[in-house]
Amino acid sequence: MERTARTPSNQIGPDVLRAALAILDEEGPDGFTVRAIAQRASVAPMALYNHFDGVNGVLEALWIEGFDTLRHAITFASASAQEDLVKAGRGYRQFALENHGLYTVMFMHRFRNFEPSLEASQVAAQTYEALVLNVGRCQDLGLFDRSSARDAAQVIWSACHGYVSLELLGINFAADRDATFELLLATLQNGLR
Amino acid sequence: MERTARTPSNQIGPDVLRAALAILDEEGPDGFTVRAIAQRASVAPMALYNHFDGVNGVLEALWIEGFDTLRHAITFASASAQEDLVKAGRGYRQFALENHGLYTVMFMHRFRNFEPSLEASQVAAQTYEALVLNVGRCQDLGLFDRSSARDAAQVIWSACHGYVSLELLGINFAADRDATFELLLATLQNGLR
DNA sequence: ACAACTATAGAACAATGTTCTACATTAATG
DNA sequence: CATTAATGTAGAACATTGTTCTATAGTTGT
Repeated sequence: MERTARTPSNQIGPDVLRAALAILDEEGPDGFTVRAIAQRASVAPMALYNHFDGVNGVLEALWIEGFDTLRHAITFASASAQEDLVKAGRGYRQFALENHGLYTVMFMHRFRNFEPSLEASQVAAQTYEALVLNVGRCQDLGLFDRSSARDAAQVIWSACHGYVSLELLGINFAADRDATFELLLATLQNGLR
Repeated sequence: MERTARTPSNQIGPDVLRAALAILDEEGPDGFTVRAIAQRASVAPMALYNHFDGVNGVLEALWIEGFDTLRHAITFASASAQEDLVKAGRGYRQFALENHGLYTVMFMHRFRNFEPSLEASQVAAQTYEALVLNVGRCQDLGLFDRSSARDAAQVIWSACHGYVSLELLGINFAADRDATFELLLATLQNGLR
C-alpha cells in the first residue's frame, strides 16, 4: 500500500480522540475498534499505542474528558441556588443527549478490560462534589431539610441519570420527553423539601 | 481430546442459560464468550447455535427472562396501592442487586450486535405496564394528580433505575445505601403528590 | 434392531487487541 | 546545510473472538 503522509506528533492525540468519539456517537460501542479509530483519524493503528495505552488509554482519556465536561455542564453560580439546581438538572440531560458517546463510556457500557484509573475516578468524584455543593447551598437556605446534602445529591443524580439513561436506550415511554423530564425535576424539588 | 458424555437435549437449553448467567454475575460481560459458556455448561460450543441463535439468542433469552422476573418482582396487589408502589420500588432494587447479570443484559451494557427482537421488546413493555397500572391505582385514590400515570411511571422507573444502576457501577456515594434508597422512594412519593 | 436425530470435537474463517519489525519521514542538532 | 535522533507508517504475526462446516458417535424413537 502507498505510504500516506504522516501526521504531526502533537496532532495525533486530539485526532484520535475526536475520531474515537465520532465513532461512539454514530455507531456505539460496536464500531469502537483500534483499526476503525485509526482509519477515521487518518493515522496508523500503532498511534493508539504510541500516544495512549491502547484502547484502554483512549477510553480513559474520554472518561476524564466526559466527567470534566459534565462538571461544567452542571455548575452554575447565580444568586438563586434553587434555580442553579434546576439548571444543573437540565444541563445534565443536555450533556447526555449531546454527548451520547461520552455518556456511553461513563455510564452505559462496560468496555472490555477497561477499569478507570484512580485519577479518573477522582475526576468523577469531583463532578459529584460539584453537585453536592449546589445541594448544600439549597439546604443552607432551608429548601431541603430531610437529609444530608450527599444523600440528596445521590438521589438527584440517580434520578437524572436514570431518566437520560433509559432515554438513550430507547426505553422512554413518555409522550413528551422534555415535559416528563421537567416533571422529574419538579418531583425532586417538591419531594426533597 | 476425549469425547465427553453428551448431555440430554432437553437439558442443554437450561444448562446454557444458567452457565451464561453465572458468568455474567461473576465476571461481567468480559467473560461472556461462546467457549466459556459452553465449557461452564459442560456442553459443546455448537450447542449455542443448535439451541439458540448463537450468542445473541442466549442474550435474547436472558433479556426475556429478566423482564419477566422483574415484572413479578414489582407486582403487588394488596389493599393499599400506595404501599404496593413502595414495595415495587424495593422489589426493583432487590431484583437488580440479586440479578446483576440479568440487569446488565437489560440495562447496563450494549452487547456486540445484539438488539432485542420485537417479541422481547414487548415483554419489556409489559413490565412497564405493570408499573403504570400500579401508579394508576394511586392516581384513582387522588395520591398523584400532577400528571398522567404513564409519565409518573416513567419518572419512578427512571429514579429507581438510576439509583441501582449507579450502585452496581460502584458510583454510589451514599453512606447508607439502603437508607438513601428509602429517601429516594420517599422523595418520589412526596414529590408526585 | 434399526433408523433418525443430534451432541461432540475439531478445523476453518474473518475480525478483534496487541506486539514486533523494517522503513520513511520529520525534527533536532552540530 | 548535513547528519543524527525521534517518531509515524505499513505490515506481518499471535492469541482470542463469533461463526460455520464436517465427520463421528452417542441417544432416541419406532
